Amino acid sequence: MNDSRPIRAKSGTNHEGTSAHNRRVMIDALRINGALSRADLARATRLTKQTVSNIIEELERDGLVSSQEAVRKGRGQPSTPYGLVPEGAFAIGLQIDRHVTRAVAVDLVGSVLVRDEAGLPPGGPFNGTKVILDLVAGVRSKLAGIVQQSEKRLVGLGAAMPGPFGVAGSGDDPWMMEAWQKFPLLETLAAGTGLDVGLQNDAAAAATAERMVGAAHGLDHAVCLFVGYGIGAGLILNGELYRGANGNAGEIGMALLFADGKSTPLEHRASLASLYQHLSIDPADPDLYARINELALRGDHSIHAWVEAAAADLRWSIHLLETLFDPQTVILCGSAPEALVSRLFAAIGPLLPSIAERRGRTLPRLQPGIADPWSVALGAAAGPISRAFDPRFAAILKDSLQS
Amino acid sequence: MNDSRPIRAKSGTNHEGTSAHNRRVMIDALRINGALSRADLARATRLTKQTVSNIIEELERDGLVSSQEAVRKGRGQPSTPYGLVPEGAFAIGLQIDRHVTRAVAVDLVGSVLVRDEAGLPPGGPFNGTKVILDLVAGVRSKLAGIVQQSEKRLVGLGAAMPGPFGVAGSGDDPWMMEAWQKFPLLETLAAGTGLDVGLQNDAAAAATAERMVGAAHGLDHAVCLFVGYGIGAGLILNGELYRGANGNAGEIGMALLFADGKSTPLEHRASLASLYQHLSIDPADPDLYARINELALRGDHSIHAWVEAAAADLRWSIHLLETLFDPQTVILCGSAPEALVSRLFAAIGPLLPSIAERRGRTLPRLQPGIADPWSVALGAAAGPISRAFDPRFAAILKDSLQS
DNA sequence: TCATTAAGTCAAATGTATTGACTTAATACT
DNA sequence: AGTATTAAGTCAATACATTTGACTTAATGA
Repeated sequence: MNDSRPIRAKSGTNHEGTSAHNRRVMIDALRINGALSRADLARATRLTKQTVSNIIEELERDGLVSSQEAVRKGRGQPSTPYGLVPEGAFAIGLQIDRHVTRAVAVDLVGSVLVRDEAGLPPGGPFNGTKVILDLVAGVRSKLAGIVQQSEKRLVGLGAAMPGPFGVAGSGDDPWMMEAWQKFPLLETLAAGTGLDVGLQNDAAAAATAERMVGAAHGLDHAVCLFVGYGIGAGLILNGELYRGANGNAGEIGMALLFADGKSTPLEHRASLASLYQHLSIDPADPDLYARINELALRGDHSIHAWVEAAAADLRWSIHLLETLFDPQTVILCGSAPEALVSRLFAAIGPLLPSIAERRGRTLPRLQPGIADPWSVALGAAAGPISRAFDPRFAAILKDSLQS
Repeated sequence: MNDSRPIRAKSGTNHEGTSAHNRRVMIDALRINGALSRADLARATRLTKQTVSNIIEELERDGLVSSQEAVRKGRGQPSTPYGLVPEGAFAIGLQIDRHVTRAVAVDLVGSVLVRDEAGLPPGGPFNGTKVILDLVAGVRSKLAGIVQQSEKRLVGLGAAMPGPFGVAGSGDDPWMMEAWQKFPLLETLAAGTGLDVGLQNDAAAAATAERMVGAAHGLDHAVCLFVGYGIGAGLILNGELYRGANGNAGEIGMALLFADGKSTPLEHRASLASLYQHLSIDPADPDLYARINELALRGDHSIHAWVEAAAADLRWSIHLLETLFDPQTVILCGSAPEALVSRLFAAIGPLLPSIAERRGRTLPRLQPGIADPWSVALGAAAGPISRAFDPRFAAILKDSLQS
């Protein structure tokens, strides 16, 4: 009798959705092209000059854009370019890794203003929570010391940690599974900071960073192959980060390779974890990166062998990502010793033939990305900035309008 | 001096974009849930009753929805459900395959009203164009004979053929590469029919069909693994078909498997092409499907061996798709003899452990999909319907508003 | 000097969605 | 049987963001 299965539907939109979208489109245009005049913006966005004027005026009042010196270019009234104001918004990014946690504060254009890190005690989230919250609080107060009004312009806290999330059993990496998975991280961080909190995996964070300030800047279709303790792919599809149904899209580390008659996850063959095992190094060693950097620079034989093997696997991975996602470009990024990443990059070429080889290509099939230890924290911070300011379908819908 | 690099920006939107989106949201809600009252629609879409009334009135005038008998359910005025009118819109779908071309006419809800096929002469598109245009014209006129005003309600022609598109060289399938790739198919079809024409690959078409009338109905994240002459994946991501930067996303047939010390494209191991080779059958045989169906039903040993081997490869493919796309479900569909597909489906289980194994799953990880020979043509027809009526980000933007 | 070109503003108009009061029509309670 | 309650749906006025077209401003070029 009770026929009350829930009705599923997408949300509608209204004037505010329109306006929110147009604001985001303006900000996006200024981010991609640099400063533009109202007339340029009107042409590029296909809105009228008047609409652009209204929105720019509003954005200027909000401190997100500011006018620059007028530019004379031929006949007609000189144009007044408007550019993004870096201090218009800030976000905190937080990387939670196995033995360490890092936090950064970035501004609207993705510049890192504050960075700090702390060791994480063993024993999982219950012991680590205080360290993390203290680290965030420290970065936040340092930011407040550098810029005025930073607290009012803080749009959120982005957290990044290795995925996958919410998967039943099967963890052969006990770190992730047992301790953190059941811990209400988002709630704890939200309660402890009072900020809007988002969570993504390392690779997604790296992709978010590449899109804001790296090789994927202004691209609508890019895949970031991220090499860290594990390996994953961050996906920019249709101009937005793609998360999948459960936030686990791109977990290429779990893809199975067949070799020597048995199947092995890519993660066991091409990741820092596999390198540590190959070299019999303790991953908790605090000088880890320095040691590996040195070995890589000096052309150590054992590292060389790993690099060659890993590069072959990455070559296959890149081919696979090109085949399945058809991106404009693939970006190799990571959180790993820099010399190691550049050796890997060099060892990968030439790429396997794929559908990415097409007439009229302009971008390289593979590009180097950000690969310093702070890239994940940066990407974590880029998350809230992107959610708040980038054009996205979801931002138009009534169920996501805040004011 | 001439600083005129083009300015890149996304398009803005306006009232008409808002309205277009809300119309689409209504239609989508009715498609997913069946007939709904204005009040139900208002709650589900978060629009006001008044707005819903206005839009429904307009949709009813346009012949896209119609009222049904009032329903008494407890206190209050009885509600009047509105449902989609199947005859509200039509589209023609066209499959272009190696030796055959098929066309169907479908209505707004995806029912096939007319179907017809024709053999394609060898020699590529120049010889085939007339056959194809005649086939489309025939289906179109049969449709006009069945329903009134069908021409006025025809939203477009969707074509589907094997991918990939626009790839340089490397064709080991000479059929696709040499003949069709350079032929201006879209322009020829548009000129020959006067309709809006779209093009997608077989797998994408299959996914579009599954979303409209199949196992992906109402899902926002689904992957259709399509087995035909080749093999591909059709991707429904965020509720829309994902095409990639060049329309080639999902070409999993080109993914490389390592076996016996060498790498082989999946397509060479798990596709009808590989079966034909395995059985030494001529793919041009007109009774092909019937013969294979018979062999499959009688449990032929040679087919059994192929099924087992292909199933293992599909098992790996499904694991890979789950890993990279994190969909709600994977659907096995195809354009292949039905008995073969069901044997394959049965032989695939049990699936490999993956991130898809999570607490609270409701949908099966793998579901059977549409696998009759008409599925690609159906999906091709579903393309224009979807483009015209489903909620999509692009539909909001000014640069896509027609009227 | 003056026509031309382009940026940007002003004020009124337009198009959708929203608001709040109202009507209609059923069930539930007394 | 009568009345209160609940929910669907309508009406008319309002609010909000974009659009339109005329106008102003400020430069170049002939």
